[in-house]
Amino acid sequence: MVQKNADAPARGRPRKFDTDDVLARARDTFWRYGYAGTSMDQLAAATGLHKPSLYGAFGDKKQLYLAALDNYLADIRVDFAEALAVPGLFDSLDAVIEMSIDRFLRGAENGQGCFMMSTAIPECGEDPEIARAVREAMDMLDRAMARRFQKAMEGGEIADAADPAALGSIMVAAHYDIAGRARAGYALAELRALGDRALELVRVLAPTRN
Amino acid sequence: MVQKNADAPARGRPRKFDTDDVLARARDTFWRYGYAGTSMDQLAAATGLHKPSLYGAFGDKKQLYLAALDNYLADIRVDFAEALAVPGLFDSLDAVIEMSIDRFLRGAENGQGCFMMSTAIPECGEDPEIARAVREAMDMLDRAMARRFQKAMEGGEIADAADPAALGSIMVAAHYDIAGRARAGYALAELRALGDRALELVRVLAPTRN
DNA sequence: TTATTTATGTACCATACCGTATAGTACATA
DNA sequence: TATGTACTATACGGTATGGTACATAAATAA
Repeated sequence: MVQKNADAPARGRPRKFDTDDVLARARDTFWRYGYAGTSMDQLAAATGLHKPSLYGAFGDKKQLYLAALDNYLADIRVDFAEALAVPGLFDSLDAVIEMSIDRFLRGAENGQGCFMMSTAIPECGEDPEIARAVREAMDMLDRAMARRFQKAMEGGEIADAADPAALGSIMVAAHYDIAGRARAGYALAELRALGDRALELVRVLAPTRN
Repeated sequence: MVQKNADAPARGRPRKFDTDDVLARARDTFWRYGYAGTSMDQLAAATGLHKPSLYGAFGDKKQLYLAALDNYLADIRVDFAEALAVPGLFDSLDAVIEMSIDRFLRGAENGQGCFMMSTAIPECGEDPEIARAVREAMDMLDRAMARRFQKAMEGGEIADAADPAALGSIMVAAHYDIAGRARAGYALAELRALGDRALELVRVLAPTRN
């Protein structure tokens, strides 16, 4: 993306802004208003840059959005990795739910819900590039979740015959369910109840399955 | 909304278009491009009406959208009611999944995914009226699903101690999961596999729970 | 110094947007 | 026939849109 080789001495006039910072602000703006609902003027105002700087740094609106999406996915990937690295399986799943809900409600009024669901999903109707990015992100979450159950199986935490992918799908489906409801304005307690319900399902199923 | 009292003899020149028909076409256009991504000119072209007629009949863009959302929700409510009316619990749940997937993939290229998720969810960030409509629709689905399990419990199909709401949440979460993936371009077989997985979960849980 | 490179601001362009005004027409009741 | 309503068709108004030209500023390279 943006060439930022630390060793390359930077030829011309240096940037006055930090790319990640700008990206984060742009992401929050898209988050709130959606992709089509966000104008470049809004983005310029939100980032503090002038439009030519935005265009110079990112190309056009869609490329800026894709960069913001990448930024979001990279962030959430880290969050998931951390939560899934928690030792006990159920502590780990609990951390996942907690992290998701926290992310979906972050900033109270601005940027509720899941960035991907709220801004990328609608665009999938007409933009195959965005659709592909969404599928990849979803696949990645599926795999990460299944791996966690696999690990728990290998570690003897759950029955040997358990199906890691099926168990993972409970968590993933709950994740998207909670994401949508967070956007629609459901209260924290309601979201948490949904998460607890999913955890309970896993708890009942994991050791007994076949 | 649109005054269409059948008993009122309709004073002036009658409408040449059918409101539901126009609404369905508008809905499909919103479905494909999203709310913010759809212009009134597109809607006029899609419905065959001229803009003044659209404004005259529906008010403005947002009211037209809300009418289209109502139209969609009414349709899907009927579909759910039919599927949930199928006698056997598991036949009924199977019908629900089948119906959802069919709806999400209907029209191949146009209008993939769930209309509400693809067009209303993004707007929830800034529009409390739409957010409320989404919450109501979600609540309704929750209740309808729980009622079906309740009925199965009372009919002796599943264990008496089962939690209808918890079982329902499996189906509902799977529904939203499938909705998002349909929009992102997952293949029919993949969606069906997710549905089957949810059904299997219910099958394992329903009779054994507590 | 001077040239080169890149970023920054201001102003701007062409187009698209939502919504409406206008002007005439068709169909109903009174 | 008179009147009220809703249609068709076109054009427009004011603004917002995505994107850019242009002059200037700040850094490095020669």
